[in-house]
Amino acid sequence: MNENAAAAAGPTAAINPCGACPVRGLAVCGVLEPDELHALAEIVHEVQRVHRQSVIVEGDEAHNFFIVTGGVASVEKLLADGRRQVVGFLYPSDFFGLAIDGCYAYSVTAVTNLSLCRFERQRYLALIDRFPKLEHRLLGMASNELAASQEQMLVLGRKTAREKVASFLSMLSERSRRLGRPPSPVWIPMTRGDIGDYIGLTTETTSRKFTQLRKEGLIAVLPDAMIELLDPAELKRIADGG
Amino acid sequence: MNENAAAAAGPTAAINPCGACPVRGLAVCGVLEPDELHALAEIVHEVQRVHRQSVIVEGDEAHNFFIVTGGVASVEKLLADGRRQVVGFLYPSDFFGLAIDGCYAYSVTAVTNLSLCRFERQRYLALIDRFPKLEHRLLGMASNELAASQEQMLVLGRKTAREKVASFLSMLSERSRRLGRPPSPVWIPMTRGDIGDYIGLTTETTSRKFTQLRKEGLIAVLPDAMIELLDPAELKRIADGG
DNA sequence: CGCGTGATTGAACGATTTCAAAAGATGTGG
DNA sequence: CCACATCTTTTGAAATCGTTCAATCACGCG
Repeated sequence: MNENAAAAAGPTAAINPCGACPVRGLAVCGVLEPDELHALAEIVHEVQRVHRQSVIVEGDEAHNFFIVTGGVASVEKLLADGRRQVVGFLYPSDFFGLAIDGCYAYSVTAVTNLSLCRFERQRYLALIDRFPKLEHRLLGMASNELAASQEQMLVLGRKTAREKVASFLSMLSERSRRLGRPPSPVWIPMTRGDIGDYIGLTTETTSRKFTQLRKEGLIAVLPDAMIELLDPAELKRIADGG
Repeated sequence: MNENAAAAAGPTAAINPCGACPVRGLAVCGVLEPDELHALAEIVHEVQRVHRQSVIVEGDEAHNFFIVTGGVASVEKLLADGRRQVVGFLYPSDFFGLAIDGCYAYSVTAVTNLSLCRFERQRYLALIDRFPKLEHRLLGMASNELAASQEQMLVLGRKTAREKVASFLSMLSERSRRLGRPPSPVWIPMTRGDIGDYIGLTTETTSRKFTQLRKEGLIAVLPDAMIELLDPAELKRIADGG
Protein backbone atom coordinates (compact mmCIF):
# COMPACT_ATOMS: atom_id res chain seq x y z
CA MET A 1 0.00 0.00 0.00
CA ASN A 2 1.21 3.48 -0.77
CA GLU A 3 0.79 4.62 2.76
CA ASN A 4 3.06 1.97 4.19
CA ALA A 5 5.70 2.52 1.57
CA ALA A 6 5.69 6.22 2.40
CA ALA A 7 5.82 5.55 6.12
CA ALA A 8 8.75 3.20 5.71
CA ALA A 9 10.64 5.86 3.79
CA GLY A 10 9.73 8.54 6.32
CA PRO A 11 7.47 11.50 5.66
CA THR A 12 6.91 11.86 1.96
CA ALA A 13 6.98 15.60 2.35
CA ALA A 14 10.74 15.40 2.04
CA ILE A 15 10.20 14.39 -1.56
CA ASN A 16 7.11 16.43 -2.38
CA PRO A 17 7.06 19.22 0.18
CA CYS A 18 4.00 21.29 1.14
CA GLY A 19 5.43 24.12 -0.94
CA ALA A 20 4.08 22.45 -4.07
CA CYS A 21 0.71 21.48 -2.53
CA PRO A 22 -2.25 22.34 -4.74
CA VAL A 23 -4.59 23.08 -1.86
CA ARG A 24 -2.31 25.08 0.39
CA GLY A 25 -3.77 28.52 0.83
CA LEU A 26 -7.25 27.07 0.92
CA ALA A 27 -6.57 24.53 3.66
CA VAL A 28 -5.57 24.93 7.29
CA CYS A 29 -1.95 25.18 6.18
CA GLY A 30 -2.71 28.45 4.42
CA VAL A 31 -1.95 30.49 7.54
CA LEU A 32 1.66 29.36 7.77
CA GLU A 33 4.42 31.42 6.17
CA PRO A 34 6.70 29.65 3.68
CA ASP A 35 9.50 29.47 6.27
CA GLU A 36 7.12 27.88 8.79
CA LEU A 37 5.85 25.27 6.39
CA HIS A 38 8.77 22.94 6.92
CA ALA A 39 7.58 22.33 10.48
CA LEU A 40 4.34 21.05 9.00
CA ALA A 41 6.07 19.18 6.19
CA GLU A 42 8.14 17.32 8.76
CA ILE A 43 5.14 15.59 10.30
CA VAL A 44 2.95 14.97 7.28
CA HIS A 45 2.41 11.63 5.53
CA GLU A 46 0.73 11.34 2.18
CA VAL A 47 -1.96 8.67 1.97
CA GLN A 48 -3.97 7.26 -0.92
CA ARG A 49 -7.30 5.47 -1.02
CA VAL A 50 -9.29 4.02 -3.92
CA HIS A 51 -13.02 4.13 -4.62
CA ARG A 52 -15.08 2.89 -1.62
CA GLN A 53 -12.06 2.34 0.62
CA SER A 54 -12.43 3.37 4.21
CA VAL A 55 -10.24 6.10 5.73
CA ILE A 56 -11.50 6.19 9.30
CA VAL A 57 -14.26 4.30 11.06
CA GLU A 58 -16.81 5.65 13.54
CA GLY A 59 -15.83 4.63 17.05
CA ASP A 60 -12.15 4.03 16.35
CA GLU A 61 -9.58 5.83 18.45
CA ALA A 62 -8.72 9.16 16.89
CA HIS A 63 -4.99 8.93 16.23
CA ASN A 64 -4.88 11.06 13.12
CA PHE A 65 -5.99 14.27 11.56
CA PHE A 66 -6.42 14.52 7.77
CA ILE A 67 -6.56 17.06 4.98
CA VAL A 68 -7.99 16.10 1.59
CA THR A 69 -5.65 17.02 -1.26
CA GLY A 70 -7.36 15.26 -4.16
CA GLY A 71 -10.64 13.47 -4.86
CA VAL A 72 -13.89 13.32 -2.90
CA ALA A 73 -14.81 11.50 0.32
CA SER A 74 -18.05 11.04 2.25
CA VAL A 75 -18.50 11.51 5.98
CA GLU A 76 -21.15 9.16 7.30
CA LYS A 77 -22.94 7.76 10.31
CA LEU A 78 -24.72 4.41 10.41
CA LEU A 79 -27.65 2.97 12.34
CA ALA A 80 -27.56 -0.62 13.51
CA ASP A 81 -29.91 -1.82 10.76
CA GLY A 82 -27.78 -0.30 8.01
CA ARG A 83 -29.56 2.99 7.45
CA ARG A 84 -26.94 5.56 6.55
CA GLN A 85 -26.72 9.32 6.89
CA VAL A 86 -24.04 11.09 4.91
CA VAL A 87 -23.27 14.21 6.96
CA GLY A 88 -20.96 15.75 4.40
CA PHE A 89 -18.83 15.38 1.32
CA LEU A 90 -15.17 16.34 1.53
CA TYR A 91 -13.42 18.04 -1.36
CA PRO A 92 -9.76 19.05 -1.65
CA SER A 93 -8.69 21.46 1.15
CA ASP A 94 -11.32 20.10 3.57
CA PHE A 95 -10.10 18.55 6.81
CA PHE A 96 -11.45 15.95 9.23
CA GLY A 97 -10.40 13.95 12.25
CA LEU A 98 -10.93 16.38 15.11
CA ALA A 99 -12.32 14.21 17.89
CA ILE A 100 -13.70 15.34 21.18
CA ASP A 101 -13.60 12.30 23.37
CA GLY A 102 -10.70 10.55 21.65
CA CYS A 103 -12.87 8.56 19.24
CA TYR A 104 -14.10 9.45 15.78
CA ALA A 105 -17.82 10.21 15.72
CA TYR A 106 -18.17 9.31 12.04
CA SER A 107 -16.67 7.22 9.27
CA VAL A 108 -14.96 8.63 6.21
CA THR A 109 -15.00 6.70 2.93
CA ALA A 110 -13.42 7.44 -0.43
CA VAL A 111 -16.02 8.31 -3.07
CA THR A 112 -13.36 8.54 -5.79
CA ASN A 113 -9.67 7.80 -5.71
CA LEU A 114 -8.49 9.94 -2.86
CA SER A 115 -5.28 11.67 -1.76
CA LEU A 116 -4.81 12.84 1.80
CA CYS A 117 -2.31 14.40 4.12
CA ARG A 118 -2.22 12.58 7.42
CA PHE A 119 -0.95 14.09 10.68
CA GLU A 120 -0.47 12.18 13.89
CA ARG A 121 -2.58 13.65 16.61
CA GLN A 122 0.22 14.19 19.14
CA ARG A 123 2.56 15.87 16.72
CA TYR A 124 -0.23 17.96 15.31
CA LEU A 125 -1.27 19.19 18.75
CA ALA A 126 2.36 20.13 19.44
CA LEU A 127 2.36 22.19 16.28
CA ILE A 128 -0.79 24.00 17.34
CA ASP A 129 0.93 24.98 20.56
CA ARG A 130 3.78 26.41 18.56
CA PHE A 131 1.62 28.28 16.05
CA PRO A 132 -1.55 29.66 17.70
CA LYS A 133 -2.71 30.95 14.33
CA LEU A 134 -3.21 27.33 13.31
CA GLU A 135 -5.81 27.00 16.03
CA HIS A 136 -7.37 30.27 15.00
CA ARG A 137 -7.69 29.02 11.45
CA LEU A 138 -9.07 25.72 12.68
CA LEU A 139 -11.76 27.51 14.68
CA GLY A 140 -12.66 29.52 11.60
CA MET A 141 -12.99 26.42 9.48
CA ALA A 142 -14.94 24.60 12.20
CA SER A 143 -17.33 27.56 12.41
CA ASN A 144 -17.84 27.32 8.67
CA GLU A 145 -18.60 23.64 8.94
CA LEU A 146 -21.02 24.28 11.76
CA ALA A 147 -22.88 26.84 9.66
CA ALA A 148 -22.98 24.36 6.76
CA SER A 149 -24.36 21.67 9.09
CA GLN A 150 -27.13 23.97 10.22
CA GLU A 151 -28.00 24.80 6.64
CA GLN A 152 -28.15 21.07 5.94
CA MET A 153 -30.49 20.55 8.90
CA LEU A 154 -32.87 22.98 7.22
CA VAL A 155 -32.61 20.91 4.04
CA LEU A 156 -33.18 17.61 5.85
CA GLY A 157 -35.93 18.76 8.15
CA ARG A 158 -38.06 21.12 6.13
CA LYS A 159 -37.50 20.90 2.39
CA THR A 160 -39.33 18.84 -0.25
CA ALA A 161 -37.54 16.28 -2.43
CA ARG A 162 -37.35 18.76 -5.30
CA GLU A 163 -36.00 21.49 -3.05
CA LYS A 164 -33.47 19.10 -1.55
CA VAL A 165 -31.96 18.21 -4.90
CA ALA A 166 -31.91 21.85 -5.99
CA SER A 167 -30.22 22.76 -2.68
CA PHE A 168 -27.62 20.06 -3.18
CA LEU A 169 -26.74 21.29 -6.66
CA SER A 170 -26.69 24.95 -5.64
CA MET A 171 -24.51 24.17 -2.64
CA LEU A 172 -21.94 22.29 -4.72
CA SER A 173 -21.91 25.02 -7.34
CA GLU A 174 -21.35 27.66 -4.69
CA ARG A 175 -18.60 25.62 -3.07
CA SER A 176 -16.91 25.14 -6.44
CA ARG A 177 -16.95 28.89 -6.91
CA ARG A 178 -15.53 29.53 -3.44
CA LEU A 179 -12.65 27.20 -4.23
CA GLY A 180 -11.76 29.23 -7.28
CA ARG A 181 -13.35 26.95 -9.85
CA PRO A 182 -16.23 27.72 -12.21
CA PRO A 183 -19.68 27.37 -10.57
CA SER A 184 -20.75 25.17 -13.46
CA PRO A 185 -20.33 22.47 -14.48
CA VAL A 186 -19.82 20.79 -11.10
CA TRP A 187 -18.10 17.46 -10.55
CA ILE A 188 -20.56 15.04 -8.90
CA PRO A 189 -18.81 11.69 -8.66
CA MET A 190 -21.04 10.29 -5.92
CA THR A 191 -23.90 7.91 -6.72
CA ARG A 192 -27.61 8.72 -6.46
CA GLY A 193 -27.56 6.56 -3.36
CA ASP A 194 -24.80 8.63 -1.77
CA ILE A 195 -26.65 11.82 -2.61
CA GLY A 196 -29.92 10.42 -1.28
CA ASP A 197 -28.26 9.44 1.97
CA TYR A 198 -26.99 13.02 2.20
CA ILE A 199 -30.26 14.85 1.60
CA GLY A 200 -32.56 12.31 3.23
CA LEU A 201 -34.13 10.62 0.20
CA THR A 202 -34.02 7.17 -1.39
CA THR A 203 -31.94 6.42 -4.48
CA GLU A 204 -35.14 6.25 -6.54
CA THR A 205 -36.57 9.59 -5.44
CA THR A 206 -33.22 11.27 -5.95
CA SER A 207 -33.02 9.85 -9.47
CA ARG A 208 -36.57 10.93 -10.25
CA LYS A 209 -35.92 14.50 -9.14
CA PHE A 210 -32.69 14.71 -11.15
CA THR A 211 -34.60 13.48 -14.19
CA GLN A 212 -37.33 16.03 -13.54
CA LEU A 213 -34.86 18.93 -13.35
CA ARG A 214 -33.16 17.68 -16.50
CA LYS A 215 -36.45 17.49 -18.42
CA GLU A 216 -37.27 21.01 -17.29
CA GLY A 217 -34.01 22.20 -18.81
CA LEU A 218 -32.54 23.33 -15.48
CA ILE A 219 -29.56 20.98 -15.57
CA ALA A 220 -27.64 18.92 -18.12
CA VAL A 221 -25.74 15.72 -17.42
CA LEU A 222 -22.33 15.80 -19.13
CA PRO A 223 -19.73 13.03 -19.45
CA ASP A 224 -17.31 12.29 -16.60
CA ALA A 225 -19.87 12.87 -13.85
CA MET A 226 -20.07 16.57 -14.61
CA ILE A 227 -23.43 18.31 -14.20
CA GLU A 228 -24.10 21.67 -15.73
CA LEU A 229 -26.43 24.15 -14.03
CA LEU A 230 -28.28 25.70 -16.95
CA ASP A 231 -30.24 28.12 -14.75
CA PRO A 232 -28.43 28.58 -11.43
CA ALA A 233 -30.71 31.42 -10.33
CA GLU A 234 -33.85 29.35 -10.82
CA LEU A 235 -32.28 26.38 -9.03
CA LYS A 236 -31.41 28.65 -6.13
CA ARG A 237 -34.95 29.94 -6.10
CA ILE A 238 -36.31 26.40 -5.94
CA ALA A 239 -33.79 25.50 -3.23
CA ASP A 240 -34.94 28.44 -1.11
CA GLY A 241 -38.53 27.28 -1.27
CA GLY A 242 -39.58 29.94 -3.68
CA MET B 1 -35.42 47.31 29.16
CA ASN B 2 -33.03 45.60 31.52
CA GLU B 3 -30.29 45.53 28.96
CA ASN B 4 -30.28 49.27 28.44
CA ALA B 5 -30.40 49.98 32.13
CA ALA B 6 -27.38 47.77 32.62
CA ALA B 7 -25.52 49.38 29.73
CA ALA B 8 -26.18 52.85 31.09
CA ALA B 9 -24.82 51.86 34.48
CA GLY B 10 -21.79 50.13 32.95
CA PRO B 11 -21.06 46.43 33.04
CA THR B 12 -23.25 44.74 35.57
CA ALA B 13 -20.41 42.42 36.44
CA ALA B 14 -19.19 45.04 38.84
CA ILE B 15 -22.26 44.31 40.89
CA ASN B 16 -22.59 40.57 40.27
CA PRO B 17 -19.16 39.45 39.13
CA CYS B 18 -18.41 36.25 37.19
CA GLY B 19 -17.08 34.77 40.40
CA ALA B 20 -20.65 34.02 41.48
CA CYS B 21 -21.80 32.77 38.06
CA PRO B 22 -23.75 29.52 38.21
CA VAL B 23 -22.48 28.24 34.88
CA ARG B 24 -18.83 29.16 35.10
CA GLY B 25 -16.78 26.01 34.88
CA LEU B 26 -19.20 24.60 32.34
CA ALA B 27 -19.06 27.53 29.96
CA VAL B 28 -16.22 29.02 27.94
CA CYS B 29 -15.21 31.03 30.99
CA GLY B 30 -14.28 27.84 32.80
CA VAL B 31 -10.72 27.93 31.50
CA LEU B 32 -9.88 31.24 33.13
CA GLU B 33 -8.24 31.34 36.56
CA PRO B 34 -10.00 33.36 39.26
CA ASP B 35 -7.46 36.16 38.91
CA GLU B 36 -8.03 36.29 35.15
CA LEU B 37 -11.79 36.44 35.47
CA HIS B 38 -11.90 40.15 36.13
CA ALA B 39 -10.72 40.75 32.56
CA LEU B 40 -13.82 38.93 31.41
CA ALA B 41 -16.04 40.55 34.00
CA GLU B 42 -14.96 43.95 32.75
CA ILE B 43 -16.48 43.48 29.32
CA VAL B 44 -19.61 41.49 30.11
CA HIS B 45 -23.18 42.78 30.15
CA GLU B 46 -26.06 40.83 31.60
CA VAL B 47 -29.14 40.68 29.40
CA GLN B 48 -32.66 39.39 29.97
CA ARG B 49 -35.32 38.23 27.58
CA VAL B 50 -38.87 36.98 28.17
CA HIS B 51 -40.76 34.12 26.52
CA ARG B 52 -40.70 34.38 22.70
CA GLN B 53 -38.52 37.48 22.64
CA SER B 54 -35.83 37.59 20.00
CA VAL B 55 -32.14 37.76 20.94
CA ILE B 56 -30.48 37.87 17.54
CA VAL B 57 -31.89 37.73 14.01
CA GLU B 58 -30.54 35.78 11.05
CA GLY B 59 -28.78 38.15 8.67
CA ASP B 60 -28.08 40.90 11.21
CA GLU B 61 -24.54 42.12 11.67
CA ALA B 62 -22.79 40.05 14.31
CA HIS B 63 -21.79 42.60 16.94
CA ASN B 64 -22.11 40.34 19.96
CA PHE B 65 -21.27 36.99 21.39
CA PHE B 66 -23.51 35.43 24.08
CA ILE B 67 -23.46 32.84 26.83
CA VAL B 68 -26.71 31.51 28.26
CA THR B 69 -26.79 31.69 32.05
CA GLY B 70 -30.42 30.82 32.70
CA GLY B 71 -33.45 29.53 30.78
CA VAL B 72 -33.75 27.95 27.35
CA ALA B 73 -33.49 29.45 23.86
CA SER B 74 -34.01 28.09 20.36
CA VAL B 75 -31.66 28.55 17.42
CA GLU B 76 -33.60 28.65 14.17
CA LYS B 77 -33.53 29.23 10.44
CA LEU B 78 -36.52 30.22 8.34
CA LEU B 79 -37.58 29.69 4.74
CA ALA B 80 -39.33 32.48 2.86
CA ASP B 81 -42.77 30.83 3.19
CA GLY B 82 -42.47 30.50 6.96
CA ARG B 83 -41.25 26.93 7.27
CA ARG B 84 -38.92 26.81 10.26
CA GLN B 85 -36.03 24.57 11.22
CA VAL B 86 -34.87 24.68 14.82
CA VAL B 87 -31.18 23.75 14.63
CA GLY B 88 -30.68 23.59 18.37
CA PHE B 89 -31.86 24.42 21.85
CA LEU B 90 -29.55 26.37 24.12
CA TYR B 91 -29.36 25.61 27.83
CA PRO B 92 -27.31 27.39 30.51
CA SER B 93 -23.55 27.36 29.71
CA ASP B 94 -24.15 27.14 25.95
CA PHE B 95 -22.81 29.96 23.79
CA PHE B 96 -23.74 31.44 20.42
CA GLY B 97 -22.91 34.37 18.18
CA LEU B 98 -19.75 33.23 16.43
CA ALA B 99 -20.18 34.51 12.89
CA ILE B 100 -18.03 33.78 9.91
CA ASP B 101 -18.80 36.50 7.44
CA GLY B 102 -19.82 39.14 9.93
CA CYS B 103 -23.53 38.25 9.91
CA TYR B 104 -25.47 35.81 12.05
CA ALA B 105 -26.52 32.72 10.12
CA TYR B 106 -29.47 32.00 12.42
CA SER B 107 -31.93 33.61 14.79
CA VAL B 108 -32.06 32.97 18.52
CA THR B 109 -35.36 33.26 20.40
CA ALA B 110 -36.16 32.87 24.09
CA VAL B 111 -38.20 29.74 24.78
CA THR B 112 -38.53 30.64 28.47
CA ASN B 113 -37.47 33.70 30.38
CA LEU B 114 -33.83 33.93 29.56
CA SER B 115 -30.64 35.32 31.13
CA LEU B 116 -27.54 35.91 29.05
CA CYS B 117 -24.04 37.29 29.23
CA ARG B 118 -23.32 39.51 26.27
CA PHE B 119 -19.84 40.36 24.99
CA GLU B 120 -19.07 42.89 22.32
CA ARG B 121 -17.31 41.25 19.43
CA GLN B 122 -14.30 43.56 19.35
CA ARG B 123 -13.58 43.37 23.04
CA TYR B 124 -14.12 39.65 23.05
CA LEU B 125 -11.66 39.11 20.21
CA ALA B 126 -9.12 41.22 22.09
CA LEU B 127 -9.55 38.93 25.07
CA ILE B 128 -8.96 35.87 22.93
CA ASP B 129 -5.68 37.36 21.80
CA ARG B 130 -4.70 37.81 25.40
CA PHE B 131 -5.77 34.34 26.56
CA PRO B 132 -5.15 31.74 23.86
CA LYS B 133 -6.70 29.09 26.05
CA LEU B 134 -10.03 30.83 25.50
CA GLU B 135 -9.73 30.06 21.82
CA HIS B 136 -8.73 26.50 22.63
CA ARG B 137 -11.82 26.08 24.75
CA LEU B 138 -13.95 27.67 22.04
CA LEU B 139 -12.63 25.20 19.49
CA GLY B 140 -13.43 22.35 21.84
CA MET B 141 -16.98 23.55 22.34
CA ALA B 142 -17.44 24.19 18.62
CA SER B 143 -16.26 20.63 17.92
CA ASN B 144 -18.84 19.35 20.35
CA GLU B 145 -21.54 21.36 18.65
CA LEU B 146 -20.44 20.07 15.28
CA ALA B 147 -20.68 16.47 16.50
CA ALA B 148 -24.14 17.20 17.91
CA SER B 149 -25.19 18.70 14.57
CA GLN B 150 -24.09 15.59 12.74
CA GLU B 151 -25.99 13.41 15.15
CA GLN B 152 -29.04 15.56 14.50
CA MET B 153 -28.61 15.14 10.74
CA LEU B 154 -28.90 11.41 11.29
CA VAL B 155 -32.11 12.02 13.24
CA LEU B 156 -33.57 14.32 10.59
CA GLY B 157 -32.53 12.32 7.56
CA ARG B 158 -32.97 8.72 8.52
CA LYS B 159 -35.10 8.16 11.60
CA THR B 160 -38.84 7.47 11.90
CA ALA B 161 -41.15 9.76 13.86
CA ARG B 162 -41.06 7.43 16.85
CA GLU B 163 -37.27 7.22 16.75
CA LYS B 164 -37.01 10.99 16.41
CA VAL B 165 -39.00 11.65 19.57
CA ALA B 166 -37.09 8.96 21.48
CA SER B 167 -33.81 10.50 20.25
CA PHE B 168 -34.91 13.93 21.38
CA LEU B 169 -35.76 12.72 24.88
CA SER B 170 -32.59 10.64 25.20
CA MET B 171 -30.47 13.54 24.02
CA LEU B 172 -31.95 15.95 26.55
CA SER B 173 -31.58 13.41 29.32
CA GLU B 174 -27.95 12.82 28.42
CA ARG B 175 -27.28 16.55 28.23
CA SER B 176 -28.89 17.06 31.62
CA ARG B 177 -26.60 14.42 33.06
CA ARG B 178 -23.52 15.99 31.47
CA LEU B 179 -24.41 19.29 33.08
CA GLY B 180 -24.44 17.68 36.49
CA ARG B 181 -28.20 17.34 36.82
CA PRO B 182 -30.26 14.16 37.11
CA PRO B 183 -30.94 12.46 33.75
CA SER B 184 -34.62 12.31 34.66
CA PRO B 185 -36.92 14.09 34.88
CA VAL B 186 -35.91 16.55 32.16
CA TRP B 187 -37.17 20.07 31.79
CA ILE B 188 -38.88 20.47 28.40
CA PRO B 189 -40.34 23.97 28.31
CA MET B 190 -40.61 24.15 24.52
CA THR B 191 -43.92 23.51 22.74
CA ARG B 192 -44.74 20.48 20.58
CA GLY B 193 -44.37 22.82 17.64
CA ASP B 194 -40.85 23.84 18.69
CA ILE B 195 -39.90 20.20 19.15
CA GLY B 196 -41.43 19.24 15.81
CA ASP B 197 -39.49 21.99 14.06
CA TYR B 198 -36.35 20.59 15.66
CA ILE B 199 -36.80 16.94 14.70
CA GLY B 200 -38.54 17.49 11.39
CA LEU B 201 -42.15 16.66 12.24
CA THR B 202 -45.44 18.54 12.53
CA THR B 203 -46.93 19.55 15.86
CA GLU B 204 -49.56 16.84 15.48
CA THR B 205 -47.20 13.98 14.76
CA THR B 206 -44.94 15.05 17.61
CA SER B 207 -47.90 15.09 19.97
CA ARG B 208 -49.09 11.68 18.76
CA LYS B 209 -45.68 10.12 19.35
CA PHE B 210 -45.40 11.62 22.82
CA THR B 211 -48.84 10.22 23.62
CA GLN B 212 -47.81 6.83 22.26
CA LEU B 213 -44.66 6.70 24.41
CA ARG B 214 -46.70 7.77 27.42
CA LYS B 215 -49.31 5.06 26.86
CA GLU B 216 -46.54 2.49 26.53
CA GLY B 217 -45.27 3.53 29.94
CA LEU B 218 -41.92 4.76 28.67
CA ILE B 219 -42.38 8.36 29.81
CA ALA B 220 -44.54 10.30 32.24
CA VAL B 221 -45.55 13.93 31.93
CA LEU B 222 -45.13 15.73 35.26
CA PRO B 223 -46.17 19.25 36.25
CA ASP B 224 -44.02 22.26 35.31
CA ALA B 225 -43.01 20.91 31.90
CA MET B 226 -40.98 18.10 33.41
CA ILE B 227 -40.90 14.77 31.63
CA GLU B 228 -39.76 11.63 33.35
CA LEU B 229 -38.00 8.89 31.42
CA LEU B 230 -39.41 5.73 32.96
CA ASP B 231 -37.24 3.41 30.86
CA PRO B 232 -34.20 5.35 29.57
CA ALA B 233 -32.52 2.22 28.21
CA GLU B 234 -35.53 1.25 26.12
CA LEU B 235 -35.90 4.83 24.86
CA LYS B 236 -32.25 4.81 23.84
CA ARG B 237 -32.79 1.48 22.08
CA ILE B 238 -35.72 2.93 20.14
CA ALA B 239 -33.70 6.06 19.34
CA ASP B 240 -30.88 3.94 17.93
CA GLY B 241 -33.24 2.16 15.57
CA GLY B 242 -33.24 -1.02 17.57
C1' DC C 1 -66.16 33.21 33.82
C1' DG C 2 -64.49 33.75 29.19
C1' DC C 3 -60.61 34.08 26.37
C1' DG C 4 -56.32 32.59 24.25
C1' DT C 5 -52.73 29.43 23.67
C1' DG C 6 -51.14 24.96 23.29
C1' DA C 7 -52.15 19.83 23.26
C1' DT C 8 -54.71 16.17 21.59
C1' DT C 9 -57.42 13.32 18.55
C1' DG C 10 -59.76 11.90 14.15
C1' DA C 11 -60.15 11.21 9.19
C1' DA C 12 -58.67 11.89 4.50
C1' DC C 13 -54.98 12.87 1.64
C1' DG C 14 -50.59 12.73 -0.62
C1' DA C 15 -45.44 12.84 -1.09
C1' DT C 16 -42.14 9.68 -0.69
C1' DT C 17 -40.94 4.94 -0.05
C1' DT C 18 -40.97 0.28 -1.23
C1' DC C 19 -40.87 -3.42 -4.28
C1' DA C 20 -39.91 -4.98 -8.83
C1' DA C 21 -37.89 -4.95 -13.25
C1' DA C 22 -35.38 -3.28 -17.09
C1' DA C 23 -31.98 -0.44 -19.23
C1' DG C 24 -27.48 1.71 -19.17
C1' DA C 25 -22.67 2.13 -17.72
C1' DT C 26 -18.24 0.38 -16.30
C1' DG C 27 -14.66 -2.72 -15.87
C1' DT C 28 -12.36 -7.40 -16.54
C1' DG C 29 -10.51 -11.23 -18.72
C1' DG C 30 -10.13 -13.82 -22.68
C1' DC D 1 -12.25 -5.71 -29.10
C1' DC D 2 -15.88 -8.44 -27.49
C1' DA D 3 -18.63 -10.88 -23.92
C1' DC D 4 -19.79 -11.19 -19.40
C1' DA D 5 -20.48 -9.73 -14.73
C1' DT D 6 -21.37 -6.04 -11.72
C1' DC D 7 -22.92 -1.79 -10.36
C1' DT D 8 -25.81 2.21 -11.11
C1' DT D 9 -29.64 4.56 -12.95
C1' DT D 10 -34.13 4.81 -14.45
C1' DT D 11 -39.02 3.82 -14.57
C1' DG D 12 -43.53 1.88 -12.96
C1' DA D 13 -47.11 0.54 -9.59
C1' DA D 14 -48.59 -0.21 -4.99
C1' DA D 15 -48.15 0.72 -0.20
C1' DT D 16 -47.22 3.64 3.76
C1' DC D 17 -45.96 7.00 7.05
C1' DG D 18 -46.49 11.46 8.12
C1' DT D 19 -49.13 15.58 6.83
C1' DT D 20 -53.10 18.35 6.44
C1' DC D 21 -57.37 19.97 7.78
C1' DA D 22 -60.71 20.24 11.33
C1' DA D 23 -62.61 19.84 15.79
C1' DT D 24 -62.28 19.29 20.69
C1' DC D 25 -59.95 19.40 25.06
C1' DA D 26 -57.02 21.39 28.86
C1' DC D 27 -54.91 24.88 31.26
C1' DG D 28 -53.54 29.51 32.91
C1' DC D 29 -54.82 34.18 33.37
C1' DG D 30 -57.16 38.72 33.48
